[in-house]
Amino acid sequence: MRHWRVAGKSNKPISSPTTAPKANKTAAPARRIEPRKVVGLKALAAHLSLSQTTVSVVLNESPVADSIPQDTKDRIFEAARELGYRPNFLARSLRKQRTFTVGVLVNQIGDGYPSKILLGIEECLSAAGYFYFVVSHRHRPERLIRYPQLLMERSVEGLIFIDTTFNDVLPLPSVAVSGHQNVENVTNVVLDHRKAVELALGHLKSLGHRRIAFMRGQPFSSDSEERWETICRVGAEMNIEIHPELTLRLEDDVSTPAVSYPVMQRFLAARPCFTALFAYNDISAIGAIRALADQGIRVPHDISVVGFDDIDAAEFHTPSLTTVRQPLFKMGEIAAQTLLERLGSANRDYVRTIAIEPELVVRESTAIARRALEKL
Amino acid sequence: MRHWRVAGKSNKPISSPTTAPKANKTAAPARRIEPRKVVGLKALAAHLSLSQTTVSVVLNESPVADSIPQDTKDRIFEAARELGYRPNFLARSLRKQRTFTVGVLVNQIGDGYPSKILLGIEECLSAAGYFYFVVSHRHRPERLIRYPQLLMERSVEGLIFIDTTFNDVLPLPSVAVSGHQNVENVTNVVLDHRKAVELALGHLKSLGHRRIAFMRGQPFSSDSEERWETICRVGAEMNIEIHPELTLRLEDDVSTPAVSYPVMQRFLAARPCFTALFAYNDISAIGAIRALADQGIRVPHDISVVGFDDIDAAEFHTPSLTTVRQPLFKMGEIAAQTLLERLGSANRDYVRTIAIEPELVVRESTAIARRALEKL
DNA sequence: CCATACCGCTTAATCGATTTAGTAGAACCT
DNA sequence: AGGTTCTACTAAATCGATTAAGCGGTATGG
Repeated sequence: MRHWRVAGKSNKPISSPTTAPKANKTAAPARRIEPRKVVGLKALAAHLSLSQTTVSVVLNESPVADSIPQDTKDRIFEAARELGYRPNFLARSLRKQRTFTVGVLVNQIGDGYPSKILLGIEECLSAAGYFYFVVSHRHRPERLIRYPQLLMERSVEGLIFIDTTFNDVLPLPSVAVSGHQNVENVTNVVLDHRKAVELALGHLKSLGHRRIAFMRGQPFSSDSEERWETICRVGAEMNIEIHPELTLRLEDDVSTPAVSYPVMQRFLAARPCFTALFAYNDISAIGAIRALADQGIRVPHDISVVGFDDIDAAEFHTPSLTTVRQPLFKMGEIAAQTLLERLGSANRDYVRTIAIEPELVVRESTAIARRALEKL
Repeated sequence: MRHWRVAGKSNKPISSPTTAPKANKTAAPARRIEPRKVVGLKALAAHLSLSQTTVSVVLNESPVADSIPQDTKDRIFEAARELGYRPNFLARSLRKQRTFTVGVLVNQIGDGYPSKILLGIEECLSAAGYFYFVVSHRHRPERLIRYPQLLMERSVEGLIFIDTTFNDVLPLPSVAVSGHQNVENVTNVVLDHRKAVELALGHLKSLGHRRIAFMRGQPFSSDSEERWETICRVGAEMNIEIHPELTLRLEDDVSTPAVSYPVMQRFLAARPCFTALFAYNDISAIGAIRALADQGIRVPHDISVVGFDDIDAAEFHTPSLTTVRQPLFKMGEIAAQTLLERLGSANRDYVRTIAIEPELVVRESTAIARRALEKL
């Protein structure tokens, strides 16, 4: 399955011609690797015949350095640049008790939803000079209690939870995206579920759909319960009946469309009578559409499907997905931004909840209701 | 569902009676948040009336602790557990010059390809107790030189580059996934491009396709050039002509199907004569299929499309994608594994190249060639 | 009987920075 | 002249761990 093309053992350049020089000639010439010994504050100070203190305060532009004449400062900056001085972040963090690092807990990187949020987080944090650790618990309980500990051992300054329910009180400022957790010290960035459901159901209703199938999320998915409750409530208000036999339920911890495909297959096997499906998210909508297609049922001709999230793929899927958009990127940004603000201020107050407005994006996967499928 | 353990709003505790004691009685007694002061080695040692050294060596099970009697050890472990001692990772790292952290450079998290690789990396690293920083340069040159520096300042022990070309020699063990870089100190995990192209072209040829359109990757994508060269070479060998007017070229730095949609639209506007398309990757295949569909051209009925990568979405797209699979997860694992091995050994040798075997996955998007489209 | 080894620890140096406190000398003020 | 302030720095403590070296006392070996 794999070959080891070259045993490029560095100490014995087997064949002379294939070695570095060629690359070197084209690129910058003097980039050596071996002798690049790291110079620390001590070495720098010694080089300048100054104390570490002086060098440190000057380089940090501390107010203490006000009394130091400009030419000394210049000398210091000059020498620092010349010797390539890079302060050791560990040492600095240890002393200052600031790491400029946050921890991000996510179920799993990779399936549109979390990665889009991560993108927003990344954008915001990196602009602020923060780095972050990502860890994927996969809803394994032992990881869920272990990872926050590990992150705290690593001295992260705060935590961001993505689609992750967590019940212990943490001594660190935290922000949770999705899945409202009513826990001390955490700010929740949550979608306005009511609005979201109203948009979806309103859309379907206006197209004449009455027999609508609903897909519930996995029990561990932090939005599942609230979404479902809201569907029941709003459904009642809008006079849309929620039939138990038209309810699907995701179970597997899978982040591809395979999550819904078998569920939909089983569902269809019972020959249900419905004209539309409100999927749990876009991924599961895609899986469901695939299952429908494999039974010869066309979307939206026979069945309309509404997704949720508006991941990148939604727009380009065939049929493109009508979906309730969550501004995922922005949610990530807001989460990170909020956390940074909390970190910045000594103040222990914090906002408990930040509500995000969803938006309906109408595309191809929904159409006017025809006759409900009864017998396939 | 929730208690306000402590009126965290520090300035105005609204109601006095709802404070800690109540919660304390029900739950584990010591789960307080405010006074949970971190106990360090010093405090622990003081508590035990022992020196920090003793405590440290015992807790680390250092051989030096051999001479310490078991009951002292027990006392120490017991006290450590009881006081919730957590060693400070910064201090330890500073002293031991080991951070158990690596840096991952990626163009952008989120579009199937990198996130699948990240998944493999994550799996391997977390099993080994390593954490990682992810940074997205978006092919912005200033970030490309700045981020490795920043990561090194943060004392990462090694670097992993994903789809990122980098030409400077780094003083750190590095692994590059995709995009062979002939640079000192980096191990390259690369697909066997020749095999990949043979698979794709062989498949198309066997279906009777002769006029095949090719899509080239963006100039900054590290596989672009090698893939293209290989296509030209293998095409010649297999007697498949590569027509300049049947060549598309991605340009934008976009990680959604929007990357190829407009390109395909423009391409079609010229009414080219072809029966198949070999896309640069699955994402761009999806965008292209969408563009075709919007012109009323059906895949695979009118045109066959071969993707590349086999991202999760490929299997569930309509039509599902015939594609050249890269074992992305495994590539991530291999990259991380290789890096860890290099970190573990004092040895400065390293493998220069690890080749990965692609695989052809035949699905719905390819079919026997019909007549070439000439006029739409 | 002296040398060595082990036992069960402790002292102090170290990692590489930041930061508090201080100091010698010059300048300024009254 | 004496006191204060300013200038241009430095010494040493500190962050929280690891680790080399050492130490008094008993046991063992030659």
